[in-house]
Amino acid sequence: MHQANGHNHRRCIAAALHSADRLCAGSGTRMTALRRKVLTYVWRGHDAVKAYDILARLGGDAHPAKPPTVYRTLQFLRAQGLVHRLESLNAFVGCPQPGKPHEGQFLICGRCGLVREIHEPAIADAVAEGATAAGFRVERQMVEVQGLCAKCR
Amino acid sequence: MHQANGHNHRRCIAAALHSADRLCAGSGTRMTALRRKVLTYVWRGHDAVKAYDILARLGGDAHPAKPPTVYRTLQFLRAQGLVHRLESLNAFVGCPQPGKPHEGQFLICGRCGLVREIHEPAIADAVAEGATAAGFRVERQMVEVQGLCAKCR
DNA sequence: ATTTGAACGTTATAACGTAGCAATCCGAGT
DNA sequence: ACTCGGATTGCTACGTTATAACGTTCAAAT
Repeated sequence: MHQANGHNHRRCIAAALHSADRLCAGSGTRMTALRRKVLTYVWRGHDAVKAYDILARLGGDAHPAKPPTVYRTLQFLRAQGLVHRLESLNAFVGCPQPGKPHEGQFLICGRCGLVREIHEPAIADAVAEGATAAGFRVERQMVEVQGLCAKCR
Repeated sequence: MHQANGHNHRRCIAAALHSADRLCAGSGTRMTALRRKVLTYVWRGHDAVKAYDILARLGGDAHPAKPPTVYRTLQFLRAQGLVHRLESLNAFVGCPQPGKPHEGQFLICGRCGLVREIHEPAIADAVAEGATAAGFRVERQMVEVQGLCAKCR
C-alpha cells in the first residue's frame, strides 16, 4: 500500500496538497477542510474519479453530501488548476503539475483506468495551426486519447 | 432559407442522405425512415444537436418519442460514420465526409455554435507520437477545440 | 463587536443516458 | 403467397450527471 506502481503514492498526495496551499495563498483563496478532503480523494490514485463517488465519500451513509457541494468544490479546484475534467469520461483527475497554465493532453487506459497527463508542445502547436488554418481562434484545446497504457498493452 | 452562410444547405442534407444510402447498402444494413429522419434533423444546420432536441422533434407533443429510440438511432448512425459525438458538449454532429474511417478534429465556435470538422494528419500524428513516447497504445483520439469561427472572431 | 463576502448546506429539478423486454416490421427462402 | 427469423422500434423503468435558487454559517477586516 502506498507503494503501488513503483512509487510512494503518499508523496503524490502530499505534493498535491502542498501545491494547493501554495496556489491558494497566492490567489487569496482558502484551502478549506472540504476542499482538502475532495482533493485528497481525487488523488486516491492515478485514475479518474466520478463526482458521485466523491459525493458518496463525503459525510458517509447517515449524513450524505449533496451534489452541489461536490460540484462547487471541483469547480474551485479546477479554477486553481489543481484538477482537470475529462470530457470523454465525465470524470475528474488531479493535475500533477498545477500552477503553470497549460494545454495538457490526457492518455486514458481503457483497461486499468490510468490517466496520464502529458504536455507536448508539438500537439498543442499542431492543433493551433490546424485551427488557425481553418480561420478559427483557439480558446481551449481538449485532447483525450483512449488506449492502453504501457503496463496493460 | 437554405442559402445561409453562402451555401445551399439542402445540398448538405441531400449529400448526407445519399451517403447514408450508399453506406447502408454497402454494409448490409437498412436506412429506415426513423434513421433518415434523425439524420436529417442532425443536418438541420452545421452546429451540434442535443439528443433530447431530436427526441422532442420525433412524434411531436401528443406522442413524444422515448430516449432509447433516439440514442439507439444515433448509435447506429455513429457506427456507420455518419454522425460524430462531441464529448465536450454531449451533443452530436453530422460527418461531412462519411465512409472513410478517420481521426477527425472538431473546431467548435462558442458564439454561433458552428462545428467544423477537419482532418489534419499533422495533429493526428503529433498525438500518436506523444502517446507512443509515453508508452501508450492509441485506440481513439478525441480532439475538440473551443474558440471562435472566422465569422465570429 | 460588527460588517461583509466567501464558503457551505439544502431542496428541488433539469439534463443525459441505459437496461431489459415486448411488439412489429421486413426480407430471404420455400 | 407464406412463414420464419433477425433486425428494428416502442415502452417502462431506472440510473447517472449536473445546476438553479436560496438559506445559513464562518472567518477575516475594520
